[in-house]
Amino acid sequence: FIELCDELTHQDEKVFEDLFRRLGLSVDWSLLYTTIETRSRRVSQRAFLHNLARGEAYTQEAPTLWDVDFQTAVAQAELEDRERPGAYHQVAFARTDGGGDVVIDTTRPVLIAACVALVAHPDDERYQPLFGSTVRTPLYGVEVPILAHPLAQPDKGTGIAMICTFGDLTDVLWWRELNLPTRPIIDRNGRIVATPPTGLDSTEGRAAYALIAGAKINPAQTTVVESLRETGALIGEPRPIVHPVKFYEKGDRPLEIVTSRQWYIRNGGRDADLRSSLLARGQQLAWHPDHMRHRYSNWVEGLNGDWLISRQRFFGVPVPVWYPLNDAGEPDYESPIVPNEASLPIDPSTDVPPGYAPEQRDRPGGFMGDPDVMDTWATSSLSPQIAGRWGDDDELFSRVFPMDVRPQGHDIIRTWLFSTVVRAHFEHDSLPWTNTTLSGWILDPDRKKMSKSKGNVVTPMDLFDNFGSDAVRYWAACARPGVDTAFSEEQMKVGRKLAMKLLNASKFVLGFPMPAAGATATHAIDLAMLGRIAATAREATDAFEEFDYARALERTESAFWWFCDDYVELVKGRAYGSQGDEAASSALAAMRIALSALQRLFAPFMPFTTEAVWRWWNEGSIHVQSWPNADELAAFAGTESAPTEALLAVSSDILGQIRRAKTEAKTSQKTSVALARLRCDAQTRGMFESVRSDITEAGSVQEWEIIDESAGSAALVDVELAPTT
RNA sequence: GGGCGAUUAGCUCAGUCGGCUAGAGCGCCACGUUCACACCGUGGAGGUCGUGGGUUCGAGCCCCGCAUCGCCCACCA
Repeated sequence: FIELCDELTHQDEKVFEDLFRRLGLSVDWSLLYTTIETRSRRVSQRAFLHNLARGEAYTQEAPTLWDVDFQTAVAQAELEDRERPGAYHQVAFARTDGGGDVVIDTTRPVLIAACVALVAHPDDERYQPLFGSTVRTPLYGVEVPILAHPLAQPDKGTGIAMICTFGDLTDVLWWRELNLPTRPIIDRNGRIVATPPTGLDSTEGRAAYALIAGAKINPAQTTVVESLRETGALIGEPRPIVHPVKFYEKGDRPLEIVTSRQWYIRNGGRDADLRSSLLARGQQLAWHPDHMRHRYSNWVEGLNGDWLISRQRFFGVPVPVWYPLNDAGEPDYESPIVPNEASLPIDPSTDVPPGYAPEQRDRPGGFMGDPDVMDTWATSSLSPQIAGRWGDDDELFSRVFPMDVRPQGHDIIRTWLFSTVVRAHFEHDSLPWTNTTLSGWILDPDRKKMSKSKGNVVTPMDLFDNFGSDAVRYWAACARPGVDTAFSEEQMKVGRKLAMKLLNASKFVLGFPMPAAGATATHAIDLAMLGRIAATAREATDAFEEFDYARALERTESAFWWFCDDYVELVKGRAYGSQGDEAASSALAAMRIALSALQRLFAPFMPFTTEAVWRWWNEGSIHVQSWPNADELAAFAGTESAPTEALLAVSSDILGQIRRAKTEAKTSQKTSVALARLRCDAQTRGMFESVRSDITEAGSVQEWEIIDESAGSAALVDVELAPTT
């Protein structure tokens, strides 16, 4: 079975790797690790043994949430609530002093046989006189005390509840705090146990119990309700309700609570000091987006027990201990035998502990292996240690740990993120990483969470086939960190158009003759354009520093479309040589400098398109080039000043007015302008003169007439179109 | 019940330090085949920024309340 699991895992790994490669993730595949490989098992077991040696891991026999189908204990972090139909049943318990009945409300009358006490709030005057007295359970006749506990809610049901071992986590808490006996009646298969619990001794009681012994829970409940009705203990009829019930997140039936021996790692659920240390770790961590830190605090503050790491499954990293067996063949759980670290990883079901012989397995005076495996998070919580080769290459580990960033979904803050913090806190007295980024979910177009059961999932490979990897990446990159995003083919089409535009724009710019060696941008408008690209590079860099990739993309995209639609349209006549070689040279140099920066700014988002266009005119991959920055564009120092932006504004304003006139005249943009009459102030005129020849060409203006206006006046252009032929 | 987030154009979303005459893309309308690109271009219509108060010379933004939606946590009598 384990071999088949391994095989399937490798097949799945291949599928994922193909997917990630197709997506263009810049992963160093030589550093691949899997959580079930030898090295990971070694790290997992070593960390566990360290936890054990320091007292951070311990084993305990205790009531545990149990999935009767998966046949395993589950941890608090794996729970989810589901709304389920149920019914309140009012049931009478007879007072032993003959003073009448005490009526409780319960949704699970099947558990009356497991009842060990009734409980009400200490301030509840209705029940105060009864505290310390006893009642008999209906059907079974077991005498149980009436006790007081502040967690009992006077306004819930009749205000007095029955405590069963165990119906819910509150029962466990009451049982522990009130020192109550145990009367378990549900076994690990979800059936009523065959023999009645201790204390259920009367002949009538045993007869009543025999009716449900061995039955599944739901039929047993039906039987109990019938019996209650016959004996008159059921008051009125059950009142249907819908209430939340705890499920294992992968399970199909409600969780039960059974007593079993399990391994735990301390996580602050039972220790206020540890809890505040772990809360402090959450405060030290840089969260992106920041508000996600509240989910961490919320979770840590709400923990009600330590982290249950053992699972009763066949496939997983084994708990690496054995237990000595006494002469009666009983294990001593308090003195586990641990392996030498050098021998890790081990499997206690086949490996023999130091000092023992194989024949001594499961024999009195010999040993037994721990039968459990560790939960997947117990290994995944060590991913920085595994990736950093902790214990195998400590020099490497010291250089990469703590790591810079953990990216993950916000739904696994309570599992992956938190458990990783716990392990690093214990092992290294440190955070595992400096930053964490939380991505949102992809929702279907109707904003519902995608899930296999709803059948609304899409597979990435189909998207890559239909839209191209860069287009899919574009859509994904538009989703801001931590924000859920609806699946959108429209957005992928936009990404595809952008990639196409980058191909075309690159082809166009590179199709011009090479500027002469040493040529650079000299014209004011060219320098102004480069100033804007430099500003864009700075904005994108700042955004990336804050992990806001969506903003970096948005700024770059916006600058790129402006570059294509406004700047290139404005200067392309000059670039073709209409104003002489020197004027052309400035435009050609500027366009190439801008194109280089823009291609690199887009590289993280559209790795395939940018790699293609980069190699048209460069050696080597774009993905190992330096990031465009202010230093690189320092050759154009001073071009980011306000007059630069003003110049760009004036030029697009004047050209825009000419274009609008042509649009309003419902004529082609290439229609000549016989006379353009520009009214503007002196400052605007000055700027206009520096771009006049470009605007003249771009707007096909035959003649200008400049009319001076007072300072501060908006520029106005009257356009007289030449007759079309 | 506790916490967090969202609410801006028909849709999806930006809006950074309180200066906004509120933007983008898609969609829609009109025009245009222009020598990189019709997977294109030019222009246009479309918003009392969820709501009620407050602070301020000035509020989409800050403060208080409310509503709606979503998520996290608690909630099985």
